[in-house]
Amino acid sequence: MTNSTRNELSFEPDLLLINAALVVVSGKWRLYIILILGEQTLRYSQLSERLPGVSEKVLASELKALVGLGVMKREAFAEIPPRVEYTLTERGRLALPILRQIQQLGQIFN
Amino acid sequence: MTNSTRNELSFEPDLLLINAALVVVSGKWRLYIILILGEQTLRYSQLSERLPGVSEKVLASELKALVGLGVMKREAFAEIPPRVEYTLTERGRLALPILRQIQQLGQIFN
DNA sequence: CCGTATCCGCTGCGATACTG
DNA sequence: CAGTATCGCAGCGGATACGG
Repeated sequence: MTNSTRNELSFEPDLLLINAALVVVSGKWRLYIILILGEQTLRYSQLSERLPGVSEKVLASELKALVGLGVMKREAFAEIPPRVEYTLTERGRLALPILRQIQQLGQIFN
Repeated sequence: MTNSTRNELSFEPDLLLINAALVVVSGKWRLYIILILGEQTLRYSQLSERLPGVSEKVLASELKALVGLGVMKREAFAEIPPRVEYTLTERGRLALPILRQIQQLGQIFN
């Protein structure tokens, strides 16, 4: 776009962007939870099964946070027994390719 | 590649890879520090200038951690006054494109 | 100039038990 | 089934002062 006065190969990374991204990814389980969900729709219990090692409290609070961040959406059905389904939002699906690349990062530093 | 027996769109993310990646990126400043350095070689004081808000202790310990992780390397020159330079390793440069994409992630969730 | 030494508050993460 | 409630601790990140 505008031909800036920037001199050479140095570009200033935007701290705000970085922090916004880190919020989505950070924490021991957040990224893992998103990748497990992927393009599927899963119930709470299904997520729980596929996330061994994540305690109930942590899973519940992480899911709530991710919903709040607009990564995934939560649908509750007023049935007996109760059913709650989680699905990535459009933003979440948009982010998926990048999130999968973060795994590749792990391969570089294994 | 090999036609696997996997049924549909679900693939299992590798938790170990994810954690290896998160170590490089996590923390309030680690990713920012790497992106600031980029392809340049910078002295400690130059890094410090470009990282307003990062305390000396945190910067020093983060740099040490990043060197330990193999992201960047540290060269100390026995001069007066002392000079220390930081440069990304090959792994670090390899990781750069992905790290920059993480910023893009921030744009999705701004 | 380039760090280390101390001290310390906050919150991320976990175990366990309980509820609509 | 799908979560809260409660308790607890370890470690990150920060302020400040000092050292080779």
